[in-house]
Amino acid sequence: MANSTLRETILRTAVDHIAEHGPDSLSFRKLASDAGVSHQAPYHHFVDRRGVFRAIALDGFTRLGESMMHALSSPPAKQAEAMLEAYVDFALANPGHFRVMFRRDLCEMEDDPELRGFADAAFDMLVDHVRGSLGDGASISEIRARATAMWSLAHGLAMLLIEGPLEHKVGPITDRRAFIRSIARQSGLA
Amino acid sequence: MANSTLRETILRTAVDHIAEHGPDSLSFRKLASDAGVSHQAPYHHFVDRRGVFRAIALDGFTRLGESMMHALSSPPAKQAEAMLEAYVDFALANPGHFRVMFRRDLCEMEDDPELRGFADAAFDMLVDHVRGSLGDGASISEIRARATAMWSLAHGLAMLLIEGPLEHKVGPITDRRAFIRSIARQSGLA
DNA sequence: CGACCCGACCTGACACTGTCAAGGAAAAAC
DNA sequence: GTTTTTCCTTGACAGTGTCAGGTCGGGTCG
Repeated sequence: MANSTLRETILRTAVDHIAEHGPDSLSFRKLASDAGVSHQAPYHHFVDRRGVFRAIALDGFTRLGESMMHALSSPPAKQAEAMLEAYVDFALANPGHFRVMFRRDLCEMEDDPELRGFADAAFDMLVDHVRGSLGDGASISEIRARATAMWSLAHGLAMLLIEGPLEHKVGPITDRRAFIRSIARQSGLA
Repeated sequence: MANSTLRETILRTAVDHIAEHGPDSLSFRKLASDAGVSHQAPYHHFVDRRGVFRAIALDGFTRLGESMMHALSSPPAKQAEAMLEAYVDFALANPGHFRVMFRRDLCEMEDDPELRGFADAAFDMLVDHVRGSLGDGASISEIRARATAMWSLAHGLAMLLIEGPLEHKVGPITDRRAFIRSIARQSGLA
């Protein structure tokens, strides 16, 4: 534990725990004792237990935004698929973050402009893609519907994969890229 | 509280709490005291705190299965849309159940054949629909991909609606039926 | 009838949780 | 050199899930 800062150490171990056991069993005190400090030390870096979740969500949305921005630079023909893949890949690579980001009881966006800003940024990547792919003739409601459909598809797929039920039903997924491509093709969104 | 049984009372108030405040802050003890019994009384009806979640999930999957079975009796042309709508409607009408059903840290299916059975039953409705809609020429992998796509779309939409981010981004949804139809049309799934 | 059991509940205790309060050491600012 | 600020400490509190051990009424059975 030649740690950088206590804050980072705690965030890292918290994310690891959430990825393995979910957010509910996360103990603020255990986090502290695992880091070798007193049970009150973390309070200096996070106002609350929920402050940890907020920090994790913030980190998650920035990373997700970066991934989707990267996907936005794919050739137009493959952009939709790249978008979908970026979203799902992020979720599978960072389940600890992903679980927290979309749980309103853990981090509420309503009264948190900063968090909402980062979340909006990621969503706007999707809207940008849709606008480009539909062309100038598309109406706003059409763009919004398509963006929502893509978001829902990606989000549902990621969620079902992380929480397990999908893989349990269709069997283990060996080639994720091919799997996502087949889903995208079936859904008509890519 | 001219209660039917303590078990039902507890399940009902638990679901209500989860729908409002999420599953994490659910207190076994408070559940008991709210029902006017000692803090150990619920243990006679549920082995664990998680036993409550298990019971909720079981109830949820049976109800979801019934809703989807009902949707399966729609005319073929409208079946896919009805399926999607049934799923989303169920989630919005029973957020307390829905939140629990797909959280592996609250109720794990792996070593619970009964729970898995009810979950499988609901999914099989979807597969039945897809098989019927694609016709006899469809390959198994094609059926599976389409069913997965539909499930993901419905699940993601439900999740995003329940947890809030979607409505926050596209504004309040006045006509849910029309909204779902526009999503379904944008994805080629209905 | 009495003995017995069993389901439904209670009281008591345990370790553990998040959080308020107060302090302390050491570095930084003035 | 004194004050302030940063980072961490110990101590206490109510609230939590759960193990262990009652109590008490209603049924079964000899």
